Amino acid sequence: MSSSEISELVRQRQRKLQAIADLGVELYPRRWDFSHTLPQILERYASRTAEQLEAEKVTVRVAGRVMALRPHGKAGFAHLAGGGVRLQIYVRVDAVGERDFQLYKLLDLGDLLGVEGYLFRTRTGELTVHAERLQFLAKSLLPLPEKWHGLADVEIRYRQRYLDLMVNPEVREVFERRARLIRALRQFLESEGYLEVETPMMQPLAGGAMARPFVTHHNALNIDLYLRVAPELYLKRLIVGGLDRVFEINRNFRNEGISKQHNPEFTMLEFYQAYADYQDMMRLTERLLRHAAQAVLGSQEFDWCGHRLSLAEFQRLTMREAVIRYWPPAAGPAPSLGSLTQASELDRHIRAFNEWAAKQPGSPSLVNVRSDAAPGMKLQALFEAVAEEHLIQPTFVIDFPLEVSPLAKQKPDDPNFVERFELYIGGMEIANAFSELNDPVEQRDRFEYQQLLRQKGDLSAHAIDEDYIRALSYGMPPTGGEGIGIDRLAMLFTNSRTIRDVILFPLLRPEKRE
RNA sequence: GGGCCGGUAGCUCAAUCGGUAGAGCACUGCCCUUUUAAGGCAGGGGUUCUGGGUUCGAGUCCCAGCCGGCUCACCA
Repeated sequence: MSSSEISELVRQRQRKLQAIADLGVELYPRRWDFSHTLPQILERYASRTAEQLEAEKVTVRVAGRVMALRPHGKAGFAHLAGGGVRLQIYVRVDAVGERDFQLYKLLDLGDLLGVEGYLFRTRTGELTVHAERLQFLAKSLLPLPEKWHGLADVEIRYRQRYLDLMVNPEVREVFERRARLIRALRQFLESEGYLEVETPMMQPLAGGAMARPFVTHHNALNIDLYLRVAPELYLKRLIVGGLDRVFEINRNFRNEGISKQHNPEFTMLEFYQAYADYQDMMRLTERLLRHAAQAVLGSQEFDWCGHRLSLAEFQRLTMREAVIRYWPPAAGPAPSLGSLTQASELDRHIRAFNEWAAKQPGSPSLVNVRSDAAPGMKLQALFEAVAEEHLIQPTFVIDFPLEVSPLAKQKPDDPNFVERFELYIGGMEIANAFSELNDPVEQRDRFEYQQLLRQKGDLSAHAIDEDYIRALSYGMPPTGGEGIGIDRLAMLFTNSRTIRDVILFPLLRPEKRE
């Protein structure tokens, strides 16, 4: 920053910083030996009466960021913020001395301050520290956003999350809840005998999901590596190795669009359980989510974006049933179960739906799928356009088409479908799970089919992973596996309408600076 | 990447049909020893996102660009 760019407000604060130095005060001291955090003060003393406090004369040392200043001649008040709460201090010249009172008068909103004094209640009853000593801790050279509208500009909120956290208290609560959620998931899985592991984020092949990867380069080995799109294939290698229950909570990276439900890097919980199938995983998921909701919210029910969601019941629908149930009557007669497996019938349904959707106000989702795509892909595309947004209460969508599920085991009675489910809550896909395919010969066929799609230009088609086939060839037990999108779950538990509100630093285009 | 909407003081927002850029908070000075959106008096602060254009005159109209939001495409 050149001096000509420094605003008058900053210059004023620099002058005050110099004035503080002129008082003989250290500007950036090393430490402050506090006796209580601000939340501890409130916890322990909020219930004390004025008389009790006067009798006890509790001496405390606290610290916080100055968020309000109300000087009154030779005395004054301030509010310190810290730990998500505020505590008032009262400073009077005859209690702190001339030098510390001069310091008080030089404070700006945003400065960091330590205070030693005793607790009392003001005339209006507010628990307050009667200061006997002030310790300047750091200067805020830049002015804070406004005190009661807070910071509303979403771009600044995401780019300068530190400001957002300072002035918008509910933001802190969101990330505290997110942390409680992850802790609850971890606790639950550990109590079920799962081992937490970490697998590569940089992979020579980007496998385990149908998604476009980021590419990076390792100089010493002179090889390109992919940032992982999923840990799946590594976790199942561990199942082969005899780690019968494993989980990982970590970042995935997908080089695709950004939306209210998508950030290029996002946190995924994946877990695998030997000797289990997708039905077991459904039951486990219900228990896991109820446990998490109880731990984070203290309830199975919560509000989310105008809906009252309940984890008491998890509906089960096949993908085809979901299409039929949510088919808009105005688009013509609903498809039949049988018609949703035949390419020509599917094309007819897609045309009918798109014609209907194009006439709707706004711009509703259209089914967008290549005309030469496999029937299973068309069914999935139709499902997403027709049904997804209606799946507000928890719903397991089961029986996915074979063609879109290269790593899942076929249903014994219908080889066109696999033992797979996705869990939808709030119209969002929250979880994806299946009975893991463990036949190495069949797995090779599936990979080869994906290779065909890739050659036809589908950049998200799955790559062939020879070592994974080798691992399966040593024998993998029947296994249930699942991935849960932590960010989306955090959205549900924090009543957030965009994924950016539950990611501290969501990806934005970099700021242009001269 | 497409469509729609937006960008004005540090922050939150106004500005009529194209006619002198405003308010609240924040800030500066003075007064004030229990206030809390403290109060009283007096002040300062603007490249209206950037660059072009139209016009006697542009925050306002036109074009291009930058950044963001919503949405579609893509995807979880």
